[in-house]
Amino acid sequence: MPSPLPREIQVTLYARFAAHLNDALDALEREGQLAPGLERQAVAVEPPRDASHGDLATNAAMVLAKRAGTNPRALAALIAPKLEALDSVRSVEIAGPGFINIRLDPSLWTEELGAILSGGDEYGRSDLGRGQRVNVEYVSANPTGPMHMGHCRGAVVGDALAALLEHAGYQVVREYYVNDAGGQVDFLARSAWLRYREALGHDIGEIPEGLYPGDYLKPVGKRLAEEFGELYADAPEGEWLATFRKRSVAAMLELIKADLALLGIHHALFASEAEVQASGAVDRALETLRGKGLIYQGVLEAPKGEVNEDWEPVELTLFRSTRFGDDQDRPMKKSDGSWTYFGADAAYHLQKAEQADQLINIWGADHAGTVKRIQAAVQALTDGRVALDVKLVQMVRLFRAGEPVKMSKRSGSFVTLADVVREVGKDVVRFMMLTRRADAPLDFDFAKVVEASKDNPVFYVQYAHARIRSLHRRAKEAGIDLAATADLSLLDDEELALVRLAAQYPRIVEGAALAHEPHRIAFYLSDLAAALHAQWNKGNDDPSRRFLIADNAPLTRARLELASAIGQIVRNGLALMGVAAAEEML
RNA sequence: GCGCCCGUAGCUCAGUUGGAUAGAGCACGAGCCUUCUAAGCUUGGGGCCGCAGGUUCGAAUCCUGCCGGGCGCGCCA
Repeated sequence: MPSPLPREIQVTLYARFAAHLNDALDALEREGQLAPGLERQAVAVEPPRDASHGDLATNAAMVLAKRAGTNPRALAALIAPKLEALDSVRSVEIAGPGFINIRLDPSLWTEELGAILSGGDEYGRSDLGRGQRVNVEYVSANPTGPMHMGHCRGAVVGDALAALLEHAGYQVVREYYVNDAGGQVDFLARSAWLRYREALGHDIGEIPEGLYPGDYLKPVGKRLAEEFGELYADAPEGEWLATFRKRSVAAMLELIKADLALLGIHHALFASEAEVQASGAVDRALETLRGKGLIYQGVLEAPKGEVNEDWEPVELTLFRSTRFGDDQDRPMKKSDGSWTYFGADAAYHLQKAEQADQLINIWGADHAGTVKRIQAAVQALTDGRVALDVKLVQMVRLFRAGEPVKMSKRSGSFVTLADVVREVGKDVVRFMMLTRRADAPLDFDFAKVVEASKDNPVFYVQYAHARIRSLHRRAKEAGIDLAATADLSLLDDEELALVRLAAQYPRIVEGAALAHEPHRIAFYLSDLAAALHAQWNKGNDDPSRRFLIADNAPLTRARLELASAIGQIVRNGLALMGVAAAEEML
């Protein structure tokens, strides 16, 4: 995927006022009213939580007062007049412990409405990341079968996060780590070998315990039969294992890529664990660590808690991860001299870190225990230059009309991702996966997610967009000329409150990108949809408040511009989530 | 035993990285359809933000210690 071209970034209203505030503080410094050089890092210009407090609020006086040697309200009294002098400011008041509340001229909000419309799909884009390179590694399911629902959430969270970061001005690489070096791949190869014999007409009986019984290996066996004929049908394992591993992993990756495509997910890079090992990268990582005095031969203590009869003290090649906050040093090499998973993973992360300023991994919550060691390795290998954030994604609990869906791994009867996408659609799956914080468990009920009601956030947001679209269709039918310039000054305070909410979108995107929390977009869109529905319903009680007033074209034009802007934000937010906006509800 | 995550309304969860009187949906009570799709909206009750300390102008948010739940815990992946 080509890196995004540099674009014109719109300066948000909040950023403009942050700049005004800075000017005001500079002026106070020049006038000798404020000690120069005070740290302004924590100064913020934000929308106040309570709309009755005004359009904007700043905590500047409270943050700076102490070090300025004064009290917050006194400092606020110095700052306020400077802000009040601005043309676009209608009034300024000092409130509570020292908040400075700013009321803006309504024209600023109508201008912002215009900015949303002219910004279009680009509204909300920022240069927060300043082109920093971020590697997002997600999915990385073992290549031993098709994707099931256990993989789904991390896939969507990772993909949405990648999109979010791109939108916030980062250069993003979407990467998949293929665990093709471990023992599970041998089991895959043996399973494929049986299917190969089956395809040749041999009787294979039941698939033995421990191998992969799924039907998805039958086509793989067939292809192997076509390629090799009887060549390996009765050959010892040593002759075919390596070849069959390669062939079957490749086939499984094709399956997985097809599943991911159903969700609209396309990784730019597929890194192979086997290749990492074969390339000598693990040796290099080990030597780098050794050079830093972080490698030694040693014996680990027996694990506490559950007693393991088989435990014997063994000397291993260990990495001093305890230096970086881990609770135990971790083996890079097994006692037989081969690499541990961790050893290869450390090298793999070094490889990623050489191409990035920041690493993000999306992992299942069951891997929580391994986060510290890999962060320790990244820190040690990059001398702290590259940060690694590991987002842990909790389970999805599947329900069908309130009843838990049972899954049995042994019989291979797991719920596949493809089945779910086929049943409820890509957009529903993607949206639902982002309706919780990643580290909180998520319930997914097949009945609820397609329900047409406000309990269902997907529907609720889509319905708001569909209503907006229907307005434009209706207006055309009513013969209202929407091409004419709208006079936005016709919008009243309640309508501008909608703009105010919409104008927060860029801040939401930046906040979500910084926190690596794509679910914030989903919650924001629900709020925005609620505001739209509420405004819409005012027209039920009072027809003069409807968006569409057949005999008042100028007012209708203004209100439809407003609706368009809300629709634009909904579309932009949904796009970040990888969800298409509905034109109408069917 | 140790580590990580979590604890907010009866239930399911948000909470803008430390801000003002803690929010939403469900459920419960009371209302709004000859409609711009009521597939929606308005309104009421409901809170020791697990407990106890600490940090400061200010804590659901940060720190410490408890209590409770989940996940994990030598060479597996």
